[in-house]
Amino acid sequence: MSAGPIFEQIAKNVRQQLARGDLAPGDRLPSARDLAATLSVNPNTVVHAYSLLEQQDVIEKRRGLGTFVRPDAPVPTLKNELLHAAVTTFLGEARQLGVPDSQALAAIEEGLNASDSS
Amino acid sequence: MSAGPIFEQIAKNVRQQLARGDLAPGDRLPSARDLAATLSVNPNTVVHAYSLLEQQDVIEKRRGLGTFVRPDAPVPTLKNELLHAAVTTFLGEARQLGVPDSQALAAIEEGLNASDSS
DNA sequence: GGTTATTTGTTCGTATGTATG
DNA sequence: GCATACATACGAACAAATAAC
Repeated sequence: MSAGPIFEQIAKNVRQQLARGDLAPGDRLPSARDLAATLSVNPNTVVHAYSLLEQQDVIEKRRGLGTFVRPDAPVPTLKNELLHAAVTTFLGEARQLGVPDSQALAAIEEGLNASDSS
Repeated sequence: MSAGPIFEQIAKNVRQQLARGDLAPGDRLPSARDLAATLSVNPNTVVHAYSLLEQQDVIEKRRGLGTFVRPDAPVPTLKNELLHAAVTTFLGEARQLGVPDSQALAAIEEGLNASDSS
């Protein structure tokens, strides 16, 4: 399948953790080496992902201390942005397939029931 | 954004055309040169995409004639498979964000209304 | 206070994959 | 099919900040 470069996936995962509250402004992220070991990738790939997030003003690096979520990170808007992006991607896919909106919605509901516990 | 390599995007687009009936088994695909000109990419990139589809038994190349959709291409199941994949991806994203199912569904409905003509 | 050792980020070079001509 | 340029991923060595002794 391949959902893009590894370093972008790592960066996205950090944003998702922020969005759902597993990570908060001021929190320290795992060191590049530790996270690389956990994910079984090269430390430099994690560094690349962190650099991308730093460039986007989401995190900041402190030499010798670690990497931290910036205190002014726009957490509240993150969840809505990411969810909206996911919706747009899905609807785009459905239309590329020529699937009517009603059928696309039905497919979502079916998918919910398929993995629901209620 | 970047949704992966160009040659994979081209291959995916062909599968989508098959799924929605714009392309049928036996149909001839545009020549690599023509499609490359249309997409403003290198002809070799299109050749690469076609080779990928040929390797996956979706199309076949006929020397001197062009590239054709294989007569035994599994068209009927393609649409459902691709739609199901899109649903799975979206629901996965929503859960990664910690978004409740009800809210995910609401976001889809909202997205539909936002770009609806009815 | 100074030295060492650990933890951390930083930078270099190399190999593979992608896109181009 | 080949040669070139760029992006990605990998590996090893480097420099800065910290804590312990």
